[in-house]
Amino acid sequence: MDLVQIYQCFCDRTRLRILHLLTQTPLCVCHFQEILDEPQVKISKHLAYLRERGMVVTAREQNWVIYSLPKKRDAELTANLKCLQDCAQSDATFLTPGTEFGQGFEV
Amino acid sequence: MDLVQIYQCFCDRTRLRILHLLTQTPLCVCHFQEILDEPQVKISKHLAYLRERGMVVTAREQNWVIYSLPKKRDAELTANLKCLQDCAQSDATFLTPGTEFGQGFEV
DNA sequence: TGACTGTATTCCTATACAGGAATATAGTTC
DNA sequence: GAACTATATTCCTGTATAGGAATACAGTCA
Repeated sequence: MDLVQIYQCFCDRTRLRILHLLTQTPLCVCHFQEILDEPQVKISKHLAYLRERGMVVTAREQNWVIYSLPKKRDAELTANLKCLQDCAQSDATFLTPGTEFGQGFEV
Repeated sequence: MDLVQIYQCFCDRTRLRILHLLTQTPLCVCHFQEILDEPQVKISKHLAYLRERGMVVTAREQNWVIYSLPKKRDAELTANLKCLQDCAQSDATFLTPGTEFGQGFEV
């Protein structure tokens, strides 16, 4: 994965919010829908975008598909996810009012 | 400047190379052309893109227009430029063969 | 097997760029 | 002010992708 591709994944608000959530816990599609308050298509398509580029991995768990960050990440992705977390403190993008998101999945 | 916009500026290879150079020294358009070996239009348009978004500032110096990073940067931009610099060590995007870029401008 | 839940995909439209060719503009020098 | 250098802009075309509506697909459970 090269740097430009990382930034291409980061450059959409919905994807950025998805990735930020994933730095905290794995989640299934319906949880993203609830937390981000966005329609299913939108979430699913952005997840597909990220999956195709190796930014997230999936695991089927009964009816649900659990998305998580890959366990093995190269240095560049690690560094940028860290930077994203630092920035997320202060950026309005990551305000998800009324949700202190529930329990995540253990994967 | 919000985070998404920073990543939008970062998500093109040419812009990323431009920004990386600027973390080292201010430069005029013709120097970008030489170092990056790209046509004038291309450089000029990406610089305009960055300028419109406040990622770079300009100063006229005789015939030349000198581009540099803004002196005052908010925390998010600072963090991401730092991360970019760290990553640049290992990413092929930043190999500029045959150029150990010459003297920069003092601004 | 049929109904149901959760997720993915297809089809469509609109928009944002990327990049090149040609041209315009600004400052300098003679 | 005419030629020159450095840079910006306009016009064009092609491509990527965002987002929604509708539909398809996969797994579960009665």
